[in-house]
Amino acid sequence: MCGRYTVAIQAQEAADELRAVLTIDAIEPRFNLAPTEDAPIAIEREERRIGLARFGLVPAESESPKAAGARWINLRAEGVATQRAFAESASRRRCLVIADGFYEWKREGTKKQPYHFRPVGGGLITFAGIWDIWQGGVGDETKRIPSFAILTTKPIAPVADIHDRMPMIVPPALRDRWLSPDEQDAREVIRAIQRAEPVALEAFKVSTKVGSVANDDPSLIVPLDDERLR
DNA sequence: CCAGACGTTGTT
DNA sequence: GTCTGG
DNA sequence: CCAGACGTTGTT
DNA sequence: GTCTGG
Repeated sequence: MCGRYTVAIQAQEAADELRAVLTIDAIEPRFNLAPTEDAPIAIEREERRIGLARFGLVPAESESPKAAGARWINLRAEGVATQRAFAESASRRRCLVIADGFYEWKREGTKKQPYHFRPVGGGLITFAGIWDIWQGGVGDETKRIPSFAILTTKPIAPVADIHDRMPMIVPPALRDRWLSPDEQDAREVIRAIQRAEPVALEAFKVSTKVGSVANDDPSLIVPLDDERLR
């Protein structure tokens, strides 16, 4: 599963790599991005844009963002396209979640050991996501809250040693297809991603400080030892 | 996702 | 033990 | 026809 | 938004 991740890349770098237009000035470097916080995503409408949305899907028909809470931070890629509450988003509102790594916790008895995963060689990775806009309030109090969920899938090495789910990573070659509004059958693209050569990852054991969302600095991704999972 | 807060009753 | 907040 | 439910994840 | 129940 994926409830915490990192994104510390230049906005312009992301825009160039994704061939997207920026609607934000910068991407704030984050080393412990958590549910309910705003995060950069790329979507495609008339043009491809990078903007901010809340991590944790708030379906449009939700009573409130508070009611949705952090319930839908992740959705199983296997079923999302056919579940009635999410099918519409999966078909027409897919997004790329911009990141450079993610955390998973390994349960060792009563202890929980966090690991940081990142692409070998570093750089940008994109998670498959779906998004929606929740609107509420009346008159001048009206609010418009974009939000997203990260799709999850069965883990590949080295995640499989640590946890039994992982975020679905869209390889660079399939990003266009994932975002394309013309591709309305989400199942097809998901299958294509799962057939594709996976993005190679490496991982290191990191400090349990990452557990607390109050901590958010580069020390969180510093390896605790030399052991490098691949 | 994890961490941390929450938690009663009656009475004045 | 469960809910809430980030 | 309308109203109301639906929908996650993980873990044991 | 879509499906199900009545």
